Amino acid sequence: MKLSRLVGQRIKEAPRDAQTASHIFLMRGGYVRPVSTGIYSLLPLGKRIVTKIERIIREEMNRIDGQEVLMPVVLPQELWDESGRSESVGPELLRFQDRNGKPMLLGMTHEEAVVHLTRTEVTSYKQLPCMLYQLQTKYRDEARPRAGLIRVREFTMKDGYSFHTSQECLEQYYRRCHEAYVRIFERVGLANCISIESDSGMMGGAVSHEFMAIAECGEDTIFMSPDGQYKANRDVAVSKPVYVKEPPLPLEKVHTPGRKTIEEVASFLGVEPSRTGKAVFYVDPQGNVVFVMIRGDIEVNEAKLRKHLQAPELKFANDDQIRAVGAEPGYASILNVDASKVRVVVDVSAAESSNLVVGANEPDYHFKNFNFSRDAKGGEVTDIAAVREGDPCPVTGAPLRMLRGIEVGNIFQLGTKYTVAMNCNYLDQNGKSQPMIMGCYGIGVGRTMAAVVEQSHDQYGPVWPMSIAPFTVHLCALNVGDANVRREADTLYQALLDRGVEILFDDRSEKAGFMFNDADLIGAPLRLIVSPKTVAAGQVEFKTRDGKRKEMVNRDSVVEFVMDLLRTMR
RNA sequence: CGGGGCGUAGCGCAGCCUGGUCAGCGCGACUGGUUUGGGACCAGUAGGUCGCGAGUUCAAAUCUCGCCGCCCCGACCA
Repeated sequence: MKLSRLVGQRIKEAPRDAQTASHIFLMRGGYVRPVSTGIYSLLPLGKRIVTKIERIIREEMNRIDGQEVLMPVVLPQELWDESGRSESVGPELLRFQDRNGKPMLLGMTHEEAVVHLTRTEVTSYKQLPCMLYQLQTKYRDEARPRAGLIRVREFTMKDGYSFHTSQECLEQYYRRCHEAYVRIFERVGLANCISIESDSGMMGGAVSHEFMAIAECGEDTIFMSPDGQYKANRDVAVSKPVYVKEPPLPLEKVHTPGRKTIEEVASFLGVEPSRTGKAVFYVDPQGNVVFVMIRGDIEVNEAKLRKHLQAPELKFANDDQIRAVGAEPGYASILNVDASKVRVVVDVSAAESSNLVVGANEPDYHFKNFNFSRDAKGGEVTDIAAVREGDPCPVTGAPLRMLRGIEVGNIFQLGTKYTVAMNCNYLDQNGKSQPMIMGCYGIGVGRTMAAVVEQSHDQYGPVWPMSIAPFTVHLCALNVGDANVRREADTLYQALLDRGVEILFDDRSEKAGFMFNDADLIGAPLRLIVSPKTVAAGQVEFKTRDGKRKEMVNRDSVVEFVMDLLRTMR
């Protein structure tokens, strides 16, 4: 490919709305262009990268017996009525009608479609297990697309679905798929990608993992012990805090005029916030108030609370709703609150700590020496604490580190949620009909490309790994007006093309600096430079994009030199 | 959906407060010439319903109202 022919302008200045490295460089390098919020076109450079990522994914999926299929983007809503998801999924599902008024939707994931396929094609235990996957466009009407390709509305996803006759078989396959994912992310060059356990429990003991590319701009927060033994998404992370345990002292009412916040009360009484208990009030979608108590210095993790309550959405209660359950805003506690009248959820931190300062449920008064087991009238004790950086790891006790990550893939043991709802059954050895047991496995392709840039770039542009680079060799001809340079560069270009090398030849009559900057934005791992100086010396200059190597190579051996490198740098 | 910011040439911006030589600058593109090792120089050219719509006014990019789009933070996210 000659750079003079390549469609996709490199631009000198970053678009104003691009903030993250991947967004800036994918725009500046001419890899992608926005069409609408969260909707992008891929230019030739971007498409080449995506194609390479997809090839790696295909190889690894095929290696674990996956079979590639292609299901429609446009699906009839009736299929989603069967699974119940047209009810349960909100506005992120884009719905519309066809010309006959038939309700249709754009697939955001393809469980229904794959079950539709499998329930007729696969009917016997002899055909199981099997795994189908596709690389297909997904559409999600995201509330807030952001950071270029990190969070978009339309995107290509590899989604795979496995079907099994037993939980054991699913788990075994799940482990194989996990290994395949590790290989995929290694091969695409994500140096720092970890799998973390996510959300187990809500869906009846279902297990799932998220693959997180560590990056500052990531949307997910991960807690990890220094040795990596423990790692978890913030939504499910737990820590092992130390609770102050001492003999219970008698309750003592104290005057705390105008002191409403934990900071005010703690400093007024001269105690640490960790020796207080605070009350937080939520309202569930049915309008029920939930009375939450947690140690004063710890925040409530709303995701954990929602899961515990099985409530899809929670809002903070207002003062009237708080008073209605017998508490006084600013001075609230579960002391004297009847847990049979209002739902009381107590975090372990508050239940296990001794002699806490808590509200008196009347203005301007608190109590000292609250002890849950002695003073509370019931309440569900569970872990709803938000983990903080530095909290002790639940496994090792070492201070937890907080990291940000981009979720590039996830795998999930779905079970029979869809197969039961949609009658996806097989006949077992006894001729009995059984629902298939299902797993699903996703990878965001464009997001993976963006994550690689986040992890592999310098101030000038992306440093693509050999495995997914749009071109492996970038040839610059400095001063192509010079007939010798022109001839030598043309010859070298043709020789490498003939060897099947993916080479980009900058044949433009530009200044050196201009060409080098474009080359940096394109990020090919290997660079060759032909100039009047190198021609005179009978050599070609060689550099790697990562700056680790730079040397002069004899003109006659440069083709073999490059071929050797391409073989070893795979 | 809540909070904040922004819409002027392909990109980055100035002009708006104080209405009137106000359709401008830099980059990019095109033509010609000089250049050629880290985003060169000279001369010239093309490119804009100043986001859209109402209103105020002799006069609106500029003031008022409404709408739309985009970005950031939060909420939400199979």
